[in-house]
Amino acid sequence: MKNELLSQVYQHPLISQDELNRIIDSHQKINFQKGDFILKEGEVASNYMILESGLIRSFAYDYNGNDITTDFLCNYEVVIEVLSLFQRTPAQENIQALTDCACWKIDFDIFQELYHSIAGFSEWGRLWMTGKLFQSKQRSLEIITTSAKDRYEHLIKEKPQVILQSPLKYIASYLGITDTSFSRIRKEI
Amino acid sequence: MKNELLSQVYQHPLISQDELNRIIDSHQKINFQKGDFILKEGEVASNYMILESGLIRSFAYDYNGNDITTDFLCNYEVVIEVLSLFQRTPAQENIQALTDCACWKIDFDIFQELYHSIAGFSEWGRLWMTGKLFQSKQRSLEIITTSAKDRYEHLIKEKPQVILQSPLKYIASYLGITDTSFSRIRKEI
DNA sequence: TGTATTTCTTGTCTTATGACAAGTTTATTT
DNA sequence: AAATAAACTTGTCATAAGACAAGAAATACA
Repeated sequence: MKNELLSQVYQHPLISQDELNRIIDSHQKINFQKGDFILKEGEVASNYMILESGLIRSFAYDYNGNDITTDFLCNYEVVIEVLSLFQRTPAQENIQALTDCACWKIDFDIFQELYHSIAGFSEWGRLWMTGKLFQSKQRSLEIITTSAKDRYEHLIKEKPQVILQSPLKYIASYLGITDTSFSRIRKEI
Repeated sequence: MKNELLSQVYQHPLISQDELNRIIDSHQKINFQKGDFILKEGEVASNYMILESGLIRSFAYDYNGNDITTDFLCNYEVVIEVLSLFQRTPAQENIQALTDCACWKIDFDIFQELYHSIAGFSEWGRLWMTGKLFQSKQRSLEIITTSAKDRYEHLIKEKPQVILQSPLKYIASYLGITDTSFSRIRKEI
């Protein structure tokens, strides 16, 4: 399972089988229980993880102290607070398990060594960041140009697990509306 | 000027003076006139640039074909369509000069060579992407949690040049509102 | 198993923003 | 400088979403 999962995640034409094995060997199993905090605002991240199973959310607080869900993560996704990990600064976001989760963890210093010794791995990393940046910009565009209802329908298609496994209030804040409005939108559909 | 500008942009503890010089030498001067397209949707980006002077915007089209400004770039910022450049795919965004602009360009293949031969440069690149990703997430959060009026006031503080040099309709779409609503918000202030 | 707490829904009223249309001002072009 | 086009403002009315409050349902807990 570990090999299969991580081989898929780290697939890249410039990474040889040998290098891939080194990368995979650097990951360790770690589990979380529903509700566990994987990273808390203010802590400095010292690793990232590949999510094998379960659902995770990241969230931040707005000016009024409201908890706003910034992302949902599921199968095969990378669980990471990029800013904290790469800048070695206190995290601005919280990361929390919404269900029991199984993950594969890699520590920052080991990652760094691989990143600088395997050209394909740093290419992989850059491509991953590229994808994340694109997603994030798409999200801004979506918030600006579509209604909350449309965004909800889009989320249902993109990540149906979220609808099944997350408390509705977290989905509402992710969509950028109150749970009251969200309840009404759900009634319409 | 070239040295001063690029030294500042590529500042990083792991980049030696020698390496910095190699990086700087790889940039060439390029100018644009007001209105010029620097990159058009569908083209594959083959370089990126550091902006010395002038104002640039990037924009995309929404489902209804409306032109939505996704970003404003000014002094010392990196002008790039990350997805197209690193994934070698057709650009999803347009990049356009809003004023006459002076830039320093670097081609992708030269960048690649530096990226893989100078450890500090790939660190620099990762940090730059990290910052961009953070900015983008902050923007989503801002759109979700604050009013158009607050976002406008924030933009005035962050990038006052934009208010002075960009047509208002581009600012309106960046803020996520119609130019009609934007006009009313401006009247209030 | 019952109690407390959290989550979710519903009602009423308010507010920010949009849609559309008409006008005004400002740029471009020749 | 006239003609045209583009950018911006203003008016009226419609709508999506918020604020607040009360109640219902689900979940946790003791």
